[in-house]
Amino acid sequence: MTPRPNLTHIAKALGVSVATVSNALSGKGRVSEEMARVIRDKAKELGYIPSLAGRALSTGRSHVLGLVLADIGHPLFPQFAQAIEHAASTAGYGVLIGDSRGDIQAQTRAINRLVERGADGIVVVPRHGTRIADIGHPIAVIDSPSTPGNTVSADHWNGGAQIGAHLSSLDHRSIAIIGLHPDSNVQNDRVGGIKSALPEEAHVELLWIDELEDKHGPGCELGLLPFVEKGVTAFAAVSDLHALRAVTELQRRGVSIPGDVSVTGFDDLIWAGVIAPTLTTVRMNMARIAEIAVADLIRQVEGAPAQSDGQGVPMQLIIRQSSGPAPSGPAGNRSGGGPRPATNKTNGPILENTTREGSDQTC
Amino acid sequence: MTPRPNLTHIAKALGVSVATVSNALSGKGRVSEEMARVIRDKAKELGYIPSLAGRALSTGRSHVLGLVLADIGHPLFPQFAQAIEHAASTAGYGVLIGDSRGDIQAQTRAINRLVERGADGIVVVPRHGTRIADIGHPIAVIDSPSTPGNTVSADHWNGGAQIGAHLSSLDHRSIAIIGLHPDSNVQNDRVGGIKSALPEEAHVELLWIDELEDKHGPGCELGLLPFVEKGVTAFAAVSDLHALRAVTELQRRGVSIPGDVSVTGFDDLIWAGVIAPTLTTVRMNMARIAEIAVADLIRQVEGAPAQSDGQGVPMQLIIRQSSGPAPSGPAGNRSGGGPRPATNKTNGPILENTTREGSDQTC
DNA sequence: GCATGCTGGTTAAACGTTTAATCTCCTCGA
DNA sequence: TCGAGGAGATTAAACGTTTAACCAGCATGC
Repeated sequence: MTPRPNLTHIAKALGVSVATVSNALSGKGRVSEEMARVIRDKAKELGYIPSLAGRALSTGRSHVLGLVLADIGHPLFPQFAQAIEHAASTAGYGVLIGDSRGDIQAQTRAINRLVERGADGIVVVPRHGTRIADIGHPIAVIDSPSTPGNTVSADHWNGGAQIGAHLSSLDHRSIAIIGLHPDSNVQNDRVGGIKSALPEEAHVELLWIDELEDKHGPGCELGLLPFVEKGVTAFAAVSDLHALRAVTELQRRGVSIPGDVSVTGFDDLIWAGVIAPTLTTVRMNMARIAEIAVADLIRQVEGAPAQSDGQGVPMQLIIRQSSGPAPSGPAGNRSGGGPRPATNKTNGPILENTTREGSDQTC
Repeated sequence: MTPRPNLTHIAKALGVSVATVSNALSGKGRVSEEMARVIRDKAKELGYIPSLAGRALSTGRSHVLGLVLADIGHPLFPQFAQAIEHAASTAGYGVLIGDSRGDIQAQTRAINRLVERGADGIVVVPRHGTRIADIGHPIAVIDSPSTPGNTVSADHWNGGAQIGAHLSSLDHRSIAIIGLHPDSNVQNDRVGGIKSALPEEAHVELLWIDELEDKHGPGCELGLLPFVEKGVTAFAAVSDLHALRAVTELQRRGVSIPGDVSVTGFDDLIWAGVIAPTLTTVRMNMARIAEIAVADLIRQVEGAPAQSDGQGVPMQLIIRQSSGPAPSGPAGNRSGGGPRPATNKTNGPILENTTREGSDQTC
């Protein structure tokens, strides 16, 4: 089998110098249009593929980006990886993954390993509560607009506000918000956003799963039934994973969704569209976020300073079956302080699955 | 800021040649033990990190592996990525990800892109029904023992058999198996395994979700209630995602799990342990699979031939709340053809969440 | 008719590593 | 005393690319 062709092969075959070939293919030096054409043709004919190693050695750029997700086990990882890979590869970069196995220390180690491996820059989705040390290398942080040093991220607050507005417009006035951990900026933003869009008179309770699990062990029930009995008509979870937990727990206790209570999530994870009832949620614009992060990274690689603190990309509300009007129970169906419009930098919500609760159609 | 130190710096600082330094650090040439020590110390002192680019150019090896998952959006991807990354990085390799966006054509393109990027070898988890063309480069295929060209994978048949044996031991005699697509070797293995461990007199039905969705649109209900009415007491899904779908659909229709029917899944996906009821499932030994795949790849990179067709790594049954004894209904509780033991190459099942159905404990 | 400047190209060095070939002592055996 | 051989180091080439510096023609302006 023949070794893969390089600049020298092309140059020899055409009787020109390697420099000319290099210039012609990169379009940089001074080469006649005619010569350039001939060279390009020959390159294609021979199936020339530039050696990244050679180029890297010469330029000092590997054209590889590192991707470090604090919690690689997170169900959102595939979406991130896919979006970053796409954005990077469009820009001519490869993506090297680094794993920190959920460990905070390991996060820094993972970043370092990638740098040592020659990554030109790193995309980090940090573990909540972590501050990324300045590594002396281009870095893009995707966390939350309220995290200092954040480069770009979804506008979680705004996403929360859309959920809040949605529930509010359905006349829910007693709402429980389910979060995992109060240290996470992302989650706090989401919670804050939800609250911000509810009328002042609304009653809000907060549940942190980590606290419950510390007490009762991982995978424990959340004990949502008492809340329902106390009049809560909607559970707004800060992630679809928790929403799922809520949905199954409630259904198991015989609570009808969305007949008795509504449940909403966050992130549009894989199961959101296939469970029964399908889940109302809010989705990040991953593609856009990845584009911005990668673009900023590449700017940095080329010498520009890091982006000033980070834009928030609007989220997209997706209304499915799990949210419906609050039951007109004892709490009354007052119509004061009606639905607030979501902040205006968002698109309208997507309405999916028009099949409503109670329809008995099979599929 | 100082440029990162290289062999020349060390050599100069010590008044020796670069070759000696290289030899000392790699332990290859002939260097006195004393000299080697001095060089290693100096290298550490200067914080020397070898340039992968230089090494790659010189040796023709990039020490990077490519990972291409046909369906990068699959919830199993994080586990794969994590395991492969760990195995590779332990062996001194980095992992470059390639995305095929679920498209079969793109799968080959993705593989090629990674090869062009200089990956020494590729790990592929192909889309069902795909045959990986010989790419002229080291490749490791993780699919199913019954796929020709498979390098290593979980023993899906055995996993199915464990599920089958488990259900059988709980006296289920009318079982519906839920799959996605009949073209997948993995799924067929799982289905076959389940059937193989059921007594001959058991009644088995097969449901393919893709066929249902073709008819009724994506995200449609599966219409499981009629099965229950016909006497089915257990639904064995070929993935936790489908199991989840079944659980929510059944619960919504007021069917109690595992009181009325049992539901089992596959893969121990993220939600399996936190939904209510927690899901009985079967888990791959990802770490082991990744190790074998990476080891084989490295052997190939070093010139050895590809592994002969692939070993199956045993799966691990995890018994949780969603499976229980068949209700002693009209079908009777015959105790003939009792529980078959699972095939003997497996460990015993893991029993989690001893809290049983009906316990009202909050968490 | 000659300095000037542009065009299209070449030469050569550089990036950091590995490795085959070579060179210099030194010791040992005959 | 001399050749052989081995230990410990050096020299130099090679990997494939980029890029600064240089050079030969050729038209231009005066």
